[in-house]
Amino acid sequence: MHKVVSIDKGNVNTLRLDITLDCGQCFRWEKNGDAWHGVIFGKSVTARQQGSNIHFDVVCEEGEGVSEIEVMLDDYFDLTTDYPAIFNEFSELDVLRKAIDFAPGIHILKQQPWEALCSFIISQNNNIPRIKGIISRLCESFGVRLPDGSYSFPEPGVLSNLTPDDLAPLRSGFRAKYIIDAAKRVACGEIVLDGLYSAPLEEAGKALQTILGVGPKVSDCTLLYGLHRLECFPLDVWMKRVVKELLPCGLPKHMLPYAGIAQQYLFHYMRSTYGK
DNA sequence: AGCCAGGACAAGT
DNA sequence: ACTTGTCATGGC
Repeated sequence: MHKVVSIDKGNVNTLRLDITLDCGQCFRWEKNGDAWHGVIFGKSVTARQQGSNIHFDVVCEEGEGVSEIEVMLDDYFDLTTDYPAIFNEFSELDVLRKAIDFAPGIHILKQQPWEALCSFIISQNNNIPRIKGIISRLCESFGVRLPDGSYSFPEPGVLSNLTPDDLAPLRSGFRAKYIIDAAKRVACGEIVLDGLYSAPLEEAGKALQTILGVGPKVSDCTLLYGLHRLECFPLDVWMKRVVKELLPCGLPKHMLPYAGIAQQYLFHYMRSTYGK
């Protein structure tokens, strides 16, 4: 049987769900009224924020304790990183300060590595609404149905035996064969995603890029959003615009350890203001 | 109709 | 080492 664990987090300091969950780093959270709903680590989560307080309802197994769920949430929403200290360093750069002031409250989520890899394979040469649709159909078709009727993200082992024809209902186009190759390589143990938390960054990137359809950008996104490698600075069409128009000299050296956070703020800023 | 979307890849210089 | 066409799909 299952139960619903309710958790109130009183001081989430910099985190703002409305921006964090809708700034292009994740694709499965949806907002209904004042409630965000998503599935993380195979659990259905509903979150409501009022100021610096967030109320979570998490659907759990009967034997699970509140403390481990709390650890999961702290981890996923990156509530232990000192964002104000990082903003303070960033603020010396004019554009970066503008980007942070424009939409403060973005945290870099710690998504599961496989979900991040698969999601950003689907993201290539694609737009965000359609990415969300494809991922939604992927989960409904091949994920596990949860007690509340939502679906988990399908495990690589489930996808590894499929063919592109099996994935046709997703309408993911040429990316179907990429998804399957990634699933095969992870499922058979050739690529150990959990090993990439501590592997040298360059080595981790090379390993990921042996997967069909994974180049530098998808690799960087996987490392940043799935393995919390904050040094990664994914360069997509929007970030190329940012670098060309707003950041011609790149980031100062002392910001490079958190380049990924800067990237997310600049990405959201550019996407929200471009041509407006 | 043509272009673009959180790119990658192969083939061609 | 750089440039170009191609790859599905859908919204504008």
